[in-house]
Amino acid sequence: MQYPLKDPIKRWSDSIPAPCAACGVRDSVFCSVLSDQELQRLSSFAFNVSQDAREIIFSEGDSADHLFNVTEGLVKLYKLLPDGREQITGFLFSGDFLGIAMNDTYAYSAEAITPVRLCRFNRKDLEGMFQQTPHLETRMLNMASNELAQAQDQILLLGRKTAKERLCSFLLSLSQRSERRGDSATVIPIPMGREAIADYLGLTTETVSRTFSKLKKENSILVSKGGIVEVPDLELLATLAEDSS
Amino acid sequence: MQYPLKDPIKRWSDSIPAPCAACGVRDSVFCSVLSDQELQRLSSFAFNVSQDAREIIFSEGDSADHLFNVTEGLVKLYKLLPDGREQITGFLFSGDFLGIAMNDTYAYSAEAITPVRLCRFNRKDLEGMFQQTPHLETRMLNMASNELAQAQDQILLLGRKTAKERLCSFLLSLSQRSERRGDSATVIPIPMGREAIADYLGLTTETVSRTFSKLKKENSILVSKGGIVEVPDLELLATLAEDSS
DNA sequence: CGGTGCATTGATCAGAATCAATGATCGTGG
DNA sequence: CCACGATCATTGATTCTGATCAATGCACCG
Repeated sequence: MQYPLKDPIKRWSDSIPAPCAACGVRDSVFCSVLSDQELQRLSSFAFNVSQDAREIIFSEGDSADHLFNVTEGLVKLYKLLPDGREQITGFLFSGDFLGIAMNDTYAYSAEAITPVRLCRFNRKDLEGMFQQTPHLETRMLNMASNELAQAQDQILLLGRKTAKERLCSFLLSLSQRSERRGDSATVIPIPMGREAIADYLGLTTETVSRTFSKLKKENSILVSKGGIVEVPDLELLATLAEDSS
Repeated sequence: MQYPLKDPIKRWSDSIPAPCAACGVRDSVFCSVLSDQELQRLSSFAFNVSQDAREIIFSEGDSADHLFNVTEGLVKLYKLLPDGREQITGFLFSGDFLGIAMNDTYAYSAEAITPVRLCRFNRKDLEGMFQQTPHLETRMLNMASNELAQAQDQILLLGRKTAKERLCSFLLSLSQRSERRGDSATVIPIPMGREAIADYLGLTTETVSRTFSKLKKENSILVSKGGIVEVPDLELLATLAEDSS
């Protein structure tokens, strides 16, 4: 569950101008469509900020003034009910964009699970850039489409899947993300704790833990130190994710 | 549960050119941003189609060649698991737009619950129109944002709410929709059956029915002939939707 | 008038939640 | 470097909500 920043000593103070050209995630889905010149314009209103684990980035209902790109660390997006029940609607890893689904106010809260670094954009500035850079808006629409498709998968999961199917679906999606980033599809680090997984899958920590144990016992997964899961048979996992017979 | 087309005799054959100017839903969220001239261009590749109840409009995985505007009737969007479990991800009423969340293929299936009329657009044509009409793309992004926020509400509902809270949330959203359309917020027609409600709320028909009965017994709602629900106290309903003590 | 499809209600079951205790891991400070 | 405390994960016992199985009721339609 350790996930220190690569440079843990020099904690960036708030709001340092962001040198897009030197950014580690400049090839992220969001920035990759921009030319060098456009990237330069972007950096004129982009600022790096960093936050410690458990710090809140923004809360549901706040005026939606900023959009972000996660450059390092892990973020959870979540909604709360009055009595404290929590539902995590998504996890953001480095390279992920934060701020698609919002109108005047944020529709959900965002909190750093690990220490994070963010590239923060002023919303008005970014929207202003759409005028000269319509393909940026096209990209945003594209991203929104993908988010929506993902949200619908999650709706299916929460509405109709069993605990086992949910956990397998979750592991599968982590595996696919890992693969997309060029890492192993079968050796998957799990950077969030059991409670976060439970709040994401609509379960309790106990059920998540028990389900992990079941999967271990039947050799569908192997769990090694540091919360790293190994999946010997991805096909099997995919089956279990839809049909946990 | 009756919901006949206003003109049930003359069933439109497939693909009749759509006269946008005379369209009953030209003020829908989708078309309302267009000038008369732009609307005319839109009609050049818009076709009216109609479908009977239970007819499938498209299936998950189909090549996403068309987008639609629902001009009359009720549509369900849903996803299936291999063993037949169904999760409805949304209902579309007349004026609603169909086709936001898609890439190359549809991410979900769409089926007519009642007889429907649709205005069908070729996707390539519509995307082509974005070039000359960037504010149409802005509108699409806006709609996608709203859809995403709605999807997240549904994720909270499915992940963390009780049966009673789910049903109250559902009635509340129907009430708000009714109000937005200029109809009564307290007298709500329920155009879909118990099974569809169950598949939308991640429950079974029996649980939906029982929960309706409970709400009736405690006088939170009144149900009259034709499946019309009356809500004497919207505030109370809103409370029950988040905190079914 | 009878049949078909949908809604309601009842009895029982099962999966996950809750309550409770123990165990493992990590960071801290002596 | 080890011991302690804190946090997090695991496991067990029991409860409870909603699912399942089953029967009856109701409304609309031919």
